[in-house]
Amino acid sequence: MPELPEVETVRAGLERLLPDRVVSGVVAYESPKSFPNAQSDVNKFLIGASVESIDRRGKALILRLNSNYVLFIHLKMTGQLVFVGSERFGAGHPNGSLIGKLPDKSTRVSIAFKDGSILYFNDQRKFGWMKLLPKELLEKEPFMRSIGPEPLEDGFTDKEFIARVRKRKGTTIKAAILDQSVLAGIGNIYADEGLWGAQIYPARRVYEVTDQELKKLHSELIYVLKLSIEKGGSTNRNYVNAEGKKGSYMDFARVFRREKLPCPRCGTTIEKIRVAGRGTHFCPRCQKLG
DNA sequence: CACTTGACCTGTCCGC
DNA sequence: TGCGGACAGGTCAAGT
Repeated sequence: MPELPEVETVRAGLERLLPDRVVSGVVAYESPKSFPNAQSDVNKFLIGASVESIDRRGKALILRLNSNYVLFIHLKMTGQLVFVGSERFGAGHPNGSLIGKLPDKSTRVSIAFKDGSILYFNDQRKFGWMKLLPKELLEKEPFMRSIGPEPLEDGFTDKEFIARVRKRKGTTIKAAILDQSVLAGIGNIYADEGLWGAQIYPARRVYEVTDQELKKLHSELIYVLKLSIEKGGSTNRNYVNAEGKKGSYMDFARVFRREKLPCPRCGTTIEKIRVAGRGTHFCPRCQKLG
């Protein structure tokens, strides 16, 4: 589900909610798939610990604990991290209305805190995972070794964007920007939205796209990522943030899931095709082949 | 090597 | 209403 803006929204929510709460118990309903650690490590390094800070890298989250361990989390397609405040604070507490509704059949892990609040890791499709790692091993994780630069970081220039995309010269422009080693955090929604903004047909080969077009694509991607963070991300199906709330970017989407509707730029009917193995939305008039 | 496809899962939607 | 098939925000491994 979540791409960079959704994961960033979850990160910001957890950063408000988690610090200073001490873990009192952990239940893994789907181990080892969703949470591979042995119970003995959970007891030693997670129970009794608290979260000091939360970072995001691409679509992954890093919860830094005061035990020299980190909780490394990838939500993949349908993962959610939902915080539910303690019932002793009543329904006014964050997600108080969910008390009694979780865990449910999609709950893979629940992490309880001493104050009675609980963080649920729900994941319908079980592709996502969380794992406890000693902090010095984090950078050795295959995901961390291969992930490209953060598109919203200040030093990431047009020049670097173009150079990195051009390394994938034989593939389609959509496949290139979906490649997490080219840049971090773009997924199917923002790939389609950015390509519409830059007026590039998604199935064009990278070698057919000009530097001028790539420069435009870079700025359009930054625009949609920032806009979406402002809107709390996209809820296409089941994404919710740490407070259980949906994002509203889909109300602003120009092509994604808008097949058969008019292009907001030229009025032509938006089409849906398959590119890079993914459903791909585009305007056949303003996203030209070259 | 570069690139594409299938697998991992559950749930929903669409056509018959 | 039931059933089969395609598809869904991502990433790997295996295939060409």
